[in-house]
Amino acid sequence: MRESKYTQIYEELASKIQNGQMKPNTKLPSESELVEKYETSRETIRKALNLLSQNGYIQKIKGKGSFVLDVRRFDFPISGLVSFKEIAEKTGKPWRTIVYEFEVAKADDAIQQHLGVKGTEDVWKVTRSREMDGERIILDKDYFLKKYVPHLTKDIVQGSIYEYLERDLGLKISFAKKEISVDEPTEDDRAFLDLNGYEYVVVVKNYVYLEDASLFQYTESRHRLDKFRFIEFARRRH
Amino acid sequence: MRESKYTQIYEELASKIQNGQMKPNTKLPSESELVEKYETSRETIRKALNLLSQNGYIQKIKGKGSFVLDVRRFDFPISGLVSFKEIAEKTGKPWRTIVYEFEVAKADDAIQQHLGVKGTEDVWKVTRSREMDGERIILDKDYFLKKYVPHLTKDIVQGSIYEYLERDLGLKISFAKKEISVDEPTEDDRAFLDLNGYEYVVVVKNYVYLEDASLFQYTESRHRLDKFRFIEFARRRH
DNA sequence: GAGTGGTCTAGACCACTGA
DNA sequence: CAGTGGTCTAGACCACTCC
Repeated sequence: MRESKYTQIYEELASKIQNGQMKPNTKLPSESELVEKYETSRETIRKALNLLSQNGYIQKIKGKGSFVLDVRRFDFPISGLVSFKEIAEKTGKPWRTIVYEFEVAKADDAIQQHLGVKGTEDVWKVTRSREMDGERIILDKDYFLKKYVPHLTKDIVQGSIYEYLERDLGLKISFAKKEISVDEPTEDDRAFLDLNGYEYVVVVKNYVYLEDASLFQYTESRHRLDKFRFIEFARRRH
Repeated sequence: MRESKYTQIYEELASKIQNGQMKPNTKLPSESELVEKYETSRETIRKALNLLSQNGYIQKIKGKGSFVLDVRRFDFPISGLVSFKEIAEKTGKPWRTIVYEFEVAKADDAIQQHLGVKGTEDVWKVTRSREMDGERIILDKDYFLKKYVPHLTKDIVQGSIYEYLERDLGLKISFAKKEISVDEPTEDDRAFLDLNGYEYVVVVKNYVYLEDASLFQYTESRHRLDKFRFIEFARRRH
C-alpha cells in the first residue's frame, strides 16, 4: 500500500480546511459518522483526527465534537523542517539562488564538532545566498557527509538540495534540531549578503538526521535580521 | 482515572532516558516485551512509544526496534509552550522578576487587534522584566482577558502567572502560536531592559488559546539579542 | 438520557530487518 | 525464517456535554 488510510483521510480533510470547503468554527462530522463515511474503524479515524489536531487544523473537545480552527489566522507555518524553496514557493515571491562555494573537502575543526565526525571524513561544503526583491537576505551554508551523497552538480545546488536527496537519492530525513540565535556578521556574511548596515544576523543552526538516527547534515542559515520571521504552532502537553 | 496508562508508561520511560538509566543508542525492549512488562495491550504501548518519538527520546526503525536517542545532544528543549519560570528552573540559574505595570484597562487598538476583541473589553495588562546575573534581559508584556481571570495579585504576578491560571483557576491552555522576529527597541524596552547598547531586541509574540479554542492571552517577550536562544526538535512528516 | 471524544483490549495481516 | 514495528479492525467502558 502506498499510503496508509489514516494519512489519506488526514490529507483529504486538511485540504478541505485549507481551501475553505470546511469553514472555521464549524463542527466536523462525529467520529462515528466519519467511520461510516470512510468505511473504516474508529481508531483509524482517530489517527487522522489526531494528525489534524497536532497540525493546528482542528480542536477536539470532549463531549462536544471536533471543530475547525481558523488556519488563516496562523499564517503559513514555517515550523518544522521546511526548505527555503518550499517557503519561497508558498509565499509566491520570486527569488534567486546564488552559489558561491560548492566543493568536497576534509572536515575542519568546527564542522567536525557540528557533525560529530573525524577530520578524515569527506564533506560537501555548499555556500549559497538567497535573493528576493534584488537583495541577498539569506546565506545558507550546508555541510553534509560525502558518504551519503557521492555526487552533486551545480544544477542541483542551484535548486533544492532537499528535493534531490529525498526524491532522487531516496535518503529519508527523519528529524532535526533547530537552534535560533543572533550573532555578529562574519566576513562571509559581509561578502555574500546585502546587510544594509545591519550589524547583526539571525543564525538558524540546523542538525538533520536520517531514519537510522545518524547525523548527516549541518546547515547554518544566516538571515538579515529585518527579513527574519519564524512561526510555530505548538500544542501543550498536560 | 487520573492519568492514562500510556502517559504513565511514557513518563516512566522518558525519565529513565533523561536520567541515564537507559543509555543512548541502546535498544528498547520490543513492543511485545513491553506489553508483557506493563501488562497491557500493544496499542497502548505504541501510544507511549509514539510520544517518546515525537518528543525526541527515541527513534523507531521498522524491522529493527526502538533506539534511545542522545537527549543531551539536544540540550533542553525550549520548544513548545514553556513559561519563563520553567526554563529558569531547568537551567538552575538564579533569577528575579520585576513588576512594572499590573492593571486592568480597556483594550487599546493594538491589543484589540492581537486579542481579536472590541474596545469595551477589560484586559489585564502586566509588564515584567526578568533579571539574571544582575541584568534585566527579558521584558514580558502580558495581556489577557479579564472575563477569564477576575482576580490577580502582585504575588501571583511576581511568580508564575501560568501556574496560577492552570493550577488554581483550572484554565486549560491548549495550544499557542508563536512568532519570532527582530525589532528596534521601544521606549519601554529602553526603560525596563539593560540593553547594553544593543540596538535591536528579539520579539517573541505568543498567542495562547484555551481548550475551547478561544484566544485568551497575548504575550510579547522582548529579549536582549545576545541572550536569546530558541531550540526546537522537529520530526519530518513524509 | 443520547451523543460525544478518550482510553483500552485482543486479535489480525503487512513490510521490513537480519541471520 | 523469526522478530520487529506499521496498520487496521470490532468491540468495550469511561467521562464529558447538552437537553
